[in-house]
Amino acid sequence: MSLPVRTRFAPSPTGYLHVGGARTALFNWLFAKRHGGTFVVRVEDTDAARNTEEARAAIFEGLEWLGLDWEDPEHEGDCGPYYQSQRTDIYEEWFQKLVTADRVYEDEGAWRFCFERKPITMNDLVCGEVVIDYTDESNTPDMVVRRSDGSFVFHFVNVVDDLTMGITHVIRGEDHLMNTPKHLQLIEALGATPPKYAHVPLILNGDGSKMSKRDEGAALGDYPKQGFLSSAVVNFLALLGWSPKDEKEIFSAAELIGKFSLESVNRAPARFDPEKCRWVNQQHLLGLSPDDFVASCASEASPAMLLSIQEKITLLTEVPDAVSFYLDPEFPTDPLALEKVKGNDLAATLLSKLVENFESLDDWSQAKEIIGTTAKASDAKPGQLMFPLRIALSGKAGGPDLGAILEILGKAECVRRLARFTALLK
RNA sequence: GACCCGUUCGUCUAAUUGGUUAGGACUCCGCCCUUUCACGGCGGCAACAGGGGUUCGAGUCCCCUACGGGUUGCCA
Repeated sequence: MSLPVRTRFAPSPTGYLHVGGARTALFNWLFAKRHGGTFVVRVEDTDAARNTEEARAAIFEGLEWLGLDWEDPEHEGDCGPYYQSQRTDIYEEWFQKLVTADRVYEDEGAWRFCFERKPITMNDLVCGEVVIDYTDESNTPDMVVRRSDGSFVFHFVNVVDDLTMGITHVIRGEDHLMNTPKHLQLIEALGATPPKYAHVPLILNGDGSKMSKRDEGAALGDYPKQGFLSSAVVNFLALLGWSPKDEKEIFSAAELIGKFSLESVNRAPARFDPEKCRWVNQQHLLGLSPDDFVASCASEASPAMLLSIQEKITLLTEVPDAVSFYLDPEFPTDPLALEKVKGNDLAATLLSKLVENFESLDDWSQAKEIIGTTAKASDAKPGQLMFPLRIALSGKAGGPDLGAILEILGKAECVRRLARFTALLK
């Protein structure tokens, strides 16, 4: 029988979590969960120069925000340490195996691993069978596995870690495809069984260029700041380079786990589309329960106010602006919208009649009906009154449903705002 | 340069073992619903990189070219 699935994400601390790395982590997590396995995170911090506390924190904060869970000392893992900088004893021990097997030799103080000169075949779960020929030494010189200062290089520690941590599936970026035969050779020399490999395509900018730190959408830490829901980002990232192969597009993490498979991962790199990412976010916002939506807004505004804008916003960052007119008695009026109403005599008369009708209204729940009857009494369409009324009450051309605004503001405040607006019209 | 991977609407993508009017989604544009704003519904614009084969028949298989990406470190 096959071993319990263990996948891993092995970032190096660079100060931020790249969206491509986040997606790689997500695929590893989805695959592990799909097969009832475990997702391991280990930090490749052998390059001491950029290994800072904040750099490490950025990784874990990002993964946590996405809602992933992983194995480490705090999460019942016993394959630690999970930092390469703390595993030198292990590396030393495994390095001796290469020495014993006579597969390394000294070269100017460093140690090189000598490749077997033969074609190496890999069966990638995404790319299929790929053969790299190691016969020609000039293309594939023996690689350094231990530097002259005694430290070990990436290829060696990466392989030893995967082996000792019991990793069964290595899912990583396509930039590692050409590293795989090197790793396979190392594993063979160590007398171990290699994990299965899956190389997923990279994420590019909208124009096809490589995504770097400053590009839009590159840093995962920016998403919460920009008002994205983590569930939406998970959903969007999963759809970048992978397809559930049906018409549905909006998924919860649990649904993704149920559908994920490496066979459906694409080979071609995907381009990042901020527009669609926002649409996915809007869909997730729409799908939130009232309580969850209110909680996500993290706003001073009342639940009724917030709920009135749930289907009007795309990003959470729009919330303060969308509800500000409720809270600010002296809210600003959009000049453009005001201009549209200003030259309109009909609007002015309708509004003044509406004020009278509002004032004599005992049952405020009838307010919305009154709009229609007021307009009709003057032979006008209700729409001709509703737009000016919207400007009068909110200062904006768009916003929540008028009925909701009327109800939330209440009679006195509506009448007051109407009077204020009439003054503005002059 | 060498080696590797890739190429379907502008973007994300679907297309049972070769037989489709090449499907869906985002964006944009119409229409409908709505006495307002949205949501929603319906419809439209828009793609098999190019060229050769194989085949009765190719987006699907093979080759070449072009373009894109990756790798070629005592970085990870």
